[in-house]
Amino acid sequence: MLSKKTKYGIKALTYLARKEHKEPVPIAEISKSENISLKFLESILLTLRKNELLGSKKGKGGGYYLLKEPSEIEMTVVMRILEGPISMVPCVSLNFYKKCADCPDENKCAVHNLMTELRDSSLEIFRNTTLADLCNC
Amino acid sequence: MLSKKTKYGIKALTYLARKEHKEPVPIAEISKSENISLKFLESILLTLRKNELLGSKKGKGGGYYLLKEPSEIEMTVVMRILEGPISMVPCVSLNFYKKCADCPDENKCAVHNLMTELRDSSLEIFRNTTLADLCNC
DNA sequence: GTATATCCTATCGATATGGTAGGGTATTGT
DNA sequence: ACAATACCCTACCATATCGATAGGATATAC
Repeated sequence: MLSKKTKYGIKALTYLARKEHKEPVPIAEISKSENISLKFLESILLTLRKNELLGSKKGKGGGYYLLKEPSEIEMTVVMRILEGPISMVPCVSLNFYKKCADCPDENKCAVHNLMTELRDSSLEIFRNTTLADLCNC
Repeated sequence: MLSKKTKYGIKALTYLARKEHKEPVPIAEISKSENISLKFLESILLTLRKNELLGSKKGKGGGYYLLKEPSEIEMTVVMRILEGPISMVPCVSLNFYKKCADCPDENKCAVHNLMTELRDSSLEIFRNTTLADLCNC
């Protein structure tokens, strides 16, 4: 299951991407428009900022804004920040690899091989989809 | 993340599929061979039986066995029984559909469209992979 | 009837999730 | 200067799920 954190994060990012101008957008505006709990959204945007996807400006007229062009933001990056590993098992993960305790030989493991295939296809989708693509909906 | 339930379930199924003969295999044998907690595996095989993937025989010489040929068991079926929906959000699910409360228009929802694409690619993999394929590892 | 093995229910600790609360800090407009 | 704005951070909590365990009931082979 996709966490609401990721869901809301993507929605917020597309909201920002749809804005023409580059002026900061306050959290409350996104929260109202996308029906997201203000405080929860606050924490999500914070992690996006810490991972250098968003910039922020304090004080009156402040808010959040994208640091890159929407077409330059791959969904692989977004997913890894918000949702974690792309793959469904650690023994298949590229960025979060961890060996299975119970499995003697990965190459002969049915689960491992099935999940590798799945990861590859997911990865291809996320790599070929940018924030700009998601805005044309 | 893939649940251990699903992971163990797939491992157990491939174990059964690798057996030439069609005689019942006791839980304990699978449990030892695949390093799976006996009682946990017990509950997993039970749900696989209730969903008509496995047959069982009680008493001495009893155990579990496949009801179909490995080449006739699609991974879509296995995944839906053990892991639930293939898609990562209910609003995209074919078999477990549920509308999002917050989303006014699915067709204009970035998350919805991204996840639809993801579901389709996952589905294609699971549909084109049978238990027989997983045994050749 | 006894050993074997499935079947079923209940429980439990650990962890993650989604959300809330409250205040601190920095910046801005006036 | 100062109050308003809006980000920043920590802590907490209710709920749900997960992985696992325990104990016994039921059916079968011999």
